Amino acid sequence: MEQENIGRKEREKLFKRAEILSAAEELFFHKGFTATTLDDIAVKAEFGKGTIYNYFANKEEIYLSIVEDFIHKFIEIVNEADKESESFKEFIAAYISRLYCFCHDNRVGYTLYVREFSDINIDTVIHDKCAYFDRYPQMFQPFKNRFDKAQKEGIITDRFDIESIVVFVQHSIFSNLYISINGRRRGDFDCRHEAELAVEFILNGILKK
Amino acid sequence: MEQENIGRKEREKLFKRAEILSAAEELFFHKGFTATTLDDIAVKAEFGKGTIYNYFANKEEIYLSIVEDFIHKFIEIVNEADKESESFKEFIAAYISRLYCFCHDNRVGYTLYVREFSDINIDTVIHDKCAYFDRYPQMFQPFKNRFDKAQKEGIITDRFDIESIVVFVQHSIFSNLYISINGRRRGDFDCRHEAELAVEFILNGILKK
Amino acid sequence: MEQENIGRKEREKLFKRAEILSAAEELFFHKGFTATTLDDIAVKAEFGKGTIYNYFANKEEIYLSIVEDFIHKFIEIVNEADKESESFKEFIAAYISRLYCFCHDNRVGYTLYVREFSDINIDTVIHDKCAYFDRYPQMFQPFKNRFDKAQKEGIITDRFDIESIVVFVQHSIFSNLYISINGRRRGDFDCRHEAELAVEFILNGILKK
Amino acid sequence: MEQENIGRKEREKLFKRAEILSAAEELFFHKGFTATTLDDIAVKAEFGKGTIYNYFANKEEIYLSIVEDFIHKFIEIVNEADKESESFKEFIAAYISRLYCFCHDNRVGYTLYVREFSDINIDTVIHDKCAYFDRYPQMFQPFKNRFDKAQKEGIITDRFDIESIVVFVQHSIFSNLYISINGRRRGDFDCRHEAELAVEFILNGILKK
DNA sequence: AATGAATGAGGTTTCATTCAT
DNA sequence: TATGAATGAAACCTCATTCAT
Repeated sequence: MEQENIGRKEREKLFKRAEILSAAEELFFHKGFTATTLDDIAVKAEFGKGTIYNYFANKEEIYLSIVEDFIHKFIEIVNEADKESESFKEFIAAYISRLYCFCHDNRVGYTLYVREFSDINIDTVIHDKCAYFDRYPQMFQPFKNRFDKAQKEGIITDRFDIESIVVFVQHSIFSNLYISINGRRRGDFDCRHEAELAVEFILNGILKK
Repeated sequence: MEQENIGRKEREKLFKRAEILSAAEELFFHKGFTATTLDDIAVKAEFGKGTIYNYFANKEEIYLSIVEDFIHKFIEIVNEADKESESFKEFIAAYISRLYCFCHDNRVGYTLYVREFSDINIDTVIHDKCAYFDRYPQMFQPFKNRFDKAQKEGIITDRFDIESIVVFVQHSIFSNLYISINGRRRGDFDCRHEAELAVEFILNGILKK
Repeated sequence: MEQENIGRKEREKLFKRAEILSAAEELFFHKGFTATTLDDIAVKAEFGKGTIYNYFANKEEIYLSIVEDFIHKFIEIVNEADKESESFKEFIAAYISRLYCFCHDNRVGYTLYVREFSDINIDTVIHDKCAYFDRYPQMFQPFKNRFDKAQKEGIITDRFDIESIVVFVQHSIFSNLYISINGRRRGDFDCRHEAELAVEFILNGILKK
Repeated sequence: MEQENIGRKEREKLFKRAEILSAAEELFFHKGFTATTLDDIAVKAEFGKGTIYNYFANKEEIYLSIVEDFIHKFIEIVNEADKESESFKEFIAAYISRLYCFCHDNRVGYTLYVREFSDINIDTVIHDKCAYFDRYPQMFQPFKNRFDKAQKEGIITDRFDIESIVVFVQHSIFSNLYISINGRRRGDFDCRHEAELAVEFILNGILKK
């Protein structure tokens, strides 16, 4: 009985936290970090301004929580793609198609993540905190391993080192995904088609054989 | 005589304007738009704060002027590459190598341009103003023409429409260039080598033939 | 039976009240009134924040209760010294030595009392409420009587009125005691020695006879 | 001509600074540090709130400036008393009478100084900054030297060390002066009379010889 | 009686922009 | 034309107090 009570409170707390995050996400997405005020968030979340501070230490922490969420999900995707595919080609295809579909459904989270992660946006502060870079290995190791193996097996070019290739590929994917999702033609966005293009581009380049 | 006077004044005015832009560029690059104050700019440019307003209507216009400058130069590069190359391959190689070298030497301007142009940075406000998108045709038309022709000649894949391909390629190049220039391994940046990688990647993909 | 019950409850209530006061005392002492938050107090007292309000109307009342406690004890000291001493000299000696020892053991309470009573600290609000000054007679009357008598008996100077002398003496004692207890040399604090110095200073001045 | 111009601006700046300090002084005196808001100060000084920040980095710095001013003047007083008196008795009398008169005329500055300096008030923050204690020697050295010499010459008691005596005397004087100036009988305050009482008390104690 | 989530008034500080000199 | 003092809106954040459970 008591346990049940604790459970409910806990659940309520999490629920409200999620409400706040959801409101903030939307605002950050449309107005950016600096331009979004705590008042905005409070109003949209339908809480008092002070209440927000019972759930997050400050504005930045709200932003970070959103990005953090995305990272967790991203890691899952990479691992799933890794597990469920045999060959290098299959892995690339699996990874890209999963990523494209997932990000299509989680446009806002993905966008905020990229803004932070891209080194392009200076608006938020996380930048200075290296905490982030600690996640890199977890995020990209499976990816690297696959490329490493593929290079050793002679499947992919050996004219450049693995680090360069992974970086190039990863950024091509991310930036194009970003554009597809947020760009001016986003209305047309078709997961499958875009993923296909990306896979083909990555695997075969644009020149006909 | 009077004309001569005006000429000197005009020249002085332009010179001072450039001084301000130069100071601002540096600051925007390191601190971002929001975090850079007009005081910062005034101090660095060694002008009074009020003086800045004799040259620019407001802080935003300063940022825009910098980006505008980059766009002019970018257009030149595209046109030059277009003029001086015969085949599609040559064009791609010429465009990429010119772009990489130019941006390497103009890291700051390029970075600010990308921040603005990428749709990733929401820190500045230009976003809302479509003025920018008017420059797209001028910037990318030659590029599009080349791809169009190449597709018609059967040189590049016809599995996707030209718009998609150009966007994908352009963003791959831009995002990778950005990372090369600003990323954590930037110390190693070697124009030629990076350009080579990009060219190869664009033209042949990563899979061995 | 019911009475007995009430008795226990009453006792429990007083006990909890004391717990709160004790926690608050420590905090007020170290951080001052303004800087001490109700959260601080609740955490330290190990009660819910709301619970505090079942025992005290507001933050200020907590502070006042502490000071009030000190006043009660102070009055006892004055009265004891009065009862147990014959001559004026004995009284001064008894009063000072008791006061010094007591305050040495009740550093926190004494300090809070002085902060409030001294008119020096404006941090708290009690100032406006004259309630305090009502206690003055009770606190200092025995003292005054002794000085009055001593002056009439020609033991102490008659060049100044009693009020002036009492004020001067009392403040000399209090301020020096405060410094001794809280000052930077407090480690060395030796009740007896400090009391001796005070007694001698009060009774004979610093000039050799 | 140019020099004259600079002079005027400089003078104006100092004048305005003084205006702000004067307004702040009054407010700090009546309401204390915490309770005085920057709005209060701005309104009273008849400046915009932001203007205050062109003269002082923050609220604390305003307070410190006031106290600093007092310290300068206090040092002057000690030195003057030192120069213009021969014997120990003369020095004490000169010091006390000067101090009493000066503080009577500068009640507010003195009060704020004591609040900060007394270790009683925790409201302000200076406390933490040891910067203050650096001024001690400059402030009290002449005083110490006089007492030292007097003790060696056998004029004052040798039953206690100089440090103890100086501390006791200094605090007696300061606290009584404070009370005289700010206490409830302050209306009656008569510089000369109060100073006389203090001198007599310090030099001869309260017991008749 | 005990709790602590919710509240929002109120505080300090920043900074783009104006304008009198 | 050049200046920089003045401005005040607006931002973030704190915390005493209330109140539903």
